[in-house]
Formats: sequence, structure tokens, C-alpha cells
Amino acid sequence: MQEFIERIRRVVARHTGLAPEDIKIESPRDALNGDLAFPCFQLAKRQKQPPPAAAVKLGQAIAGELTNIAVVAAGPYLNFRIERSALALSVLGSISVKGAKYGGSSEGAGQTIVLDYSSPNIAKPMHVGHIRSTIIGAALQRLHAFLGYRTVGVNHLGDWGAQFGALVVAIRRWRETVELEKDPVAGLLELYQRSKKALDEDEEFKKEAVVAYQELESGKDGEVRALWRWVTEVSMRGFDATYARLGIQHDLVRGESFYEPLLEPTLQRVQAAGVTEVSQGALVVQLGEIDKGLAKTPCLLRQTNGTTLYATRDLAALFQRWEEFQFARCLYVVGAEQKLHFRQLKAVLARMGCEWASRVEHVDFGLLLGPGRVKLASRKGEVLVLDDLIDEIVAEARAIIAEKNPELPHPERIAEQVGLGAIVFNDLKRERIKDVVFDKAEILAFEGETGPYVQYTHARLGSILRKAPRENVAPDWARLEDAAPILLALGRFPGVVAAAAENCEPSELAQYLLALSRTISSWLAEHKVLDEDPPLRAVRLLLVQGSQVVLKNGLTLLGVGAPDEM
RNA sequence: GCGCCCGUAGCUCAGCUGGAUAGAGCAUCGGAUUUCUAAUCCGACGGUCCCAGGUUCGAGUCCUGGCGGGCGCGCCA
Repeated sequence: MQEFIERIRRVVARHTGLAPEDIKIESPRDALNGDLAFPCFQLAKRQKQPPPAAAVKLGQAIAGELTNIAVVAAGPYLNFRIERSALALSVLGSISVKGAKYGGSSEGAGQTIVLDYSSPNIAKPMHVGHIRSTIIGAALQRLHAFLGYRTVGVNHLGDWGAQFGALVVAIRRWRETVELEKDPVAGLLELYQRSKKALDEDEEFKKEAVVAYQELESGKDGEVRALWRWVTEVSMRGFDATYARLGIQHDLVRGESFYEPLLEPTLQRVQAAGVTEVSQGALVVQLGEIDKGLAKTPCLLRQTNGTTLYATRDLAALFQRWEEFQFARCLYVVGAEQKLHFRQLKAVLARMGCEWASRVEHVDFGLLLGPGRVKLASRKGEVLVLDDLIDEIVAEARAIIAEKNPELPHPERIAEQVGLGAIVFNDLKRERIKDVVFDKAEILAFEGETGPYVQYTHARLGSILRKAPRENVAPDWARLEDAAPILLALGRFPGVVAAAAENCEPSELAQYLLALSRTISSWLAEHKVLDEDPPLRAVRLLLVQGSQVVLKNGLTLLGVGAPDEM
């Protein structure tokens, strides 16, 4: 597909004097107009003639130079129609050569992308609030890796802070009263909640908690440190089980504690740059000169009591990451509520003269809400544990499989893929910045614009391929005329992948997969594959195969399973 | 009060970074099944693209000002 566009660009460029990269080739809204189009408005202006005349003239000039591409002037547009067998040969040939790599590229070779995503707090189970960062971040990592970038996924665990002093004391005092053997995370959650209450009500407890946190901060390898380490371990074990279900693995697990030793050097570095000042007893960086909108919100790096802050830690992490990876982009997949924080961080870097500040991007996203736009919670009003939610959706998928396809082998595995597919796709199908209303009924329907719809289309193609006879017949490339919408869509896939990564918008890929599935399903309703004469069957089988590969590659990039049967 | 984001069909959202007659899903109504998987397909219904100006040959898309909603705003993360 890209080859046709490039050829058109080159020829148009030669005849107009425009630079090839300035020639915008778009696809007409109405397919009847052609496969590709070049609007001639600007060209007409340069040539001082009406757009339709410019289109006609350019059309006549280049018609002979584009083999396999018909050129038709229609009003102010110059439309192009790619000869069908050439299109089919090009697109399906490319897919069959590249297979699972179709859509990828090597544009990122030699460059590193650091992605900070998921980042749950330890001592608590992973709840639905973490799902967006986790799913979006993992999808962006796969997308960039597919384009040849070296990717480094970092899990910036919330494993530090005064609350761990309190938690340690709670463990010390009440470990016998809760279940810490079978399900340590649940037990810890209870202790954590009790410790929060005790901080308000029990002076003794509070004092002990402060002492414990001081010991933790001191780095002393004693009882407190051991308990904290244990909390980290059991929490991580719980997280890993969930990540495994989602097919996610970070490259680095570096919690806030990792950056503790780097805080003082970071502060010295910022101070040495001469951008800090003391305001109301706190160490701050004023940012108004860099960014007018930040005039009233300086970045605080050290509190009056001497302790550091969130921004200090993230700044330390940024310096460390820059020095270790020299990243082309450093993506923070964090909710939009924290926009100010990242804007401040970038402004601090800019004030310090770090020319790589623009490589740091806050990949923000909207809230996850329950029906009625209220905070999503369990029936009892508690935080909704992610695994419980997944279990519920998977159970429903299992029930639907039992009803619709009772003969299906491995129903358990497929139910997991379908249930997870529904959840993951639901999160990725709209623009990141939009709030996601988690409508369980809609997700459980498994129909319409959902992951299971795309999975189902993929499975139907698999079914055709399984039943195809093994025969060695030359495909008749001239007979895919009626499948042009599918071929054009398949040809667009690499461009969609590249744009989704560039814009950090997995939704662009998700929307593409929905549209492709719709196109394929419509075509399947009107055409037979197996029940045709051998040359037609052969070429349609290639179309089916190519379609299946693209659906699978796309779903895989999003983190959605692509079962062959369901 | 200040900063940022969002506003498109009854509901949830697309709209290829400014191009041809604004599209999907859900819901409602009607149709298609001796199925290469109906978790599907086809049709009907449904729009002052929040409002008002502006830029442009051309604006849902860009700019300004409103309106409505959300998020954030020094010692939390």
C-alpha cells in the first residue's frame, strides 16, 4: 500500500515541483471516488487556476507514468484507483512474507523508549484503579517494540513513605490476629487499614510508627527493614500473578525506595544549577519564566522539615533513567489528575537546561468510573480488586461459551482470553484522555464494538482455514475485485501501527481493528470461500489468511488474545 | 480566582492532525439462519457537530470570547 502512495507522491512531485513529503495523499471518504486522492486546492493556487482545471491538467500529465494505477480527475480532486490484482498481490504478498511481523518495522532501531506504567502501591491488592495505566502502558510498550525500538518497561512501585512505618508497627502488634499465611495481601490490607485508624486515635502507636519509619529511612538492616522487605515480596508475588494473566512483564521493578539514595545528589544537582530558592522555609524551583501557566505553582523539592517530596523522587528517577538509557522518549503512563506534576518536572528540566526535557512525555488518561459516573467500587462499596473483576467477567465468558459452542475444546482457556479481551479492549478502544465508564452489562454482552467481536471475526477466519483443502492451485489474482475494501484496509495496517505508537494512542489501532472486522464480516456474509472453483478459492483463502494475520497481529499488540476457535 | 482537559445521534464514542454528502456500536423497529461459527449480517429511525465571532478557497477539526461538565492548584503521592 505504502509503495503505491510513495509512487504517486514521487510522480506528483516531479510534475508540480512540490516536495514529496508535502504532498498529502488521503483516502476518499466515499470509496466510489477511488482508493487514494490528492486534493488540488493548494496546487491550483500556486498555478493561479481553478482547482478542477489543475486536477484535470495534472491528471493528464501523470496518467501514463503510473502503471497499475488509474487516475481520474473529479472536481478539485485527483483520484487514484489501484488495479485490483496488483493491489492484492502487493498487500497479500507482503503479509505472507512478513507474517507475525507484518505491520512492524525497524524505524526505532538503535533507539530506546522508557515506559513507566502500572506502578501499584505495595501492601494493597491491585485494584481497578491501576488497570488503565497497566493496560495502556503495556500496549504502548508492545507497539514500540514492534517498530524496532528497544523498550524498557519500568514498574515504579509505591513502596516508600511514612505509612510503612505504621504498617510495620501494625504487623508487630497484630500479626497473630490476621491471616498472613494463605493470603498475605488480604491480611496486610486489613493491617494497613487498622494502622491508618490507629494513627489518628493512638498516640503511642503514632510515636512508634515514626520511630519505625526513621529506622527504615536510616537504611539499618534490622527488624523494620526485614518486615518491609517481606511486605514488598508478598505484594510483588500477588502483582505478578495478575500481570501473568494479562501477559505483562516489566523489564525493571524499581520502586520509590530504589531512588532513596539518589535524592540528596539530585537536590545538590538542582541547587548547583542555580534554579532553586527558599520559599516559606521550603526548597522550590520557580517556573513562571519557563511556563507562564506555572507562575503560581512552583515545584517543591524539600519540605520545611527537611524531607523530600514526590517531585524530588521523580526528578531523581528521570536523571537516573536519562543517564542509563539516553532514551528517545520517556513515557509516563499516569492519570490526567497528575498533569501539573509532570508539567512541573519538565519545566524544572528546562530551567536546568536539559535539552532532553522534551523527550519526557506524560501519557495521560481519563478516570475509570462506574455506571452513573461515580467512583468504581465493589457491591459493598470497597475498592474493587482487579482479580475479582477479571474472575467475574471470565465466568460470564465461560457461561456464554457453554451456551454457544458447547463442543469447543479448552473452553477454560478460551474463556480467559475472551473475558480478558473484553476488559482490555474496553479500556483501549477510546481516546486515552476520555473517562472510561465501566459498564459491566455492556462488557458482558460481548457484542458490538468489543474485543470479543474482533476475536470472533478472527476465529471465523480460522474456521475457514481449518476446513480448506490442501491443494496446489494457482490463485486467480484478478478475482478479488469485490474484496477491495478489505485489501485497502490490510494495506493501511503498518501506517496505523506507526501512528498509534507515535501518538501513544492504542485506541487508533483498536478502532482500526473494529472497522476491519466489520468490513470482513460484511464480506463474509456475501461471499463463499470454500465452495468456489479452485483458482477463486485459492485467492480468497489467501485473503482470509492475510486478514487473519492482521487481526491477530493487531490484537496481540493490544494485549488481547486471538484464539483460533471460540 | 487561576491553570489544564472534555463537549459530535436518546446513550457510549469514531472522524485519517484543514478537504468531497459527518460515521459506528448500544437502544428501538423490521428483515436474513438446511451457518465456511447468528458472539454475525442487511435495512429503517435518529445531527443547529455546546453558543457567538474570526482565520481560510474550504472548519466537527485552527484562533478569540462565552456557556456547561471534569481534573488540578506549596510542604500527600
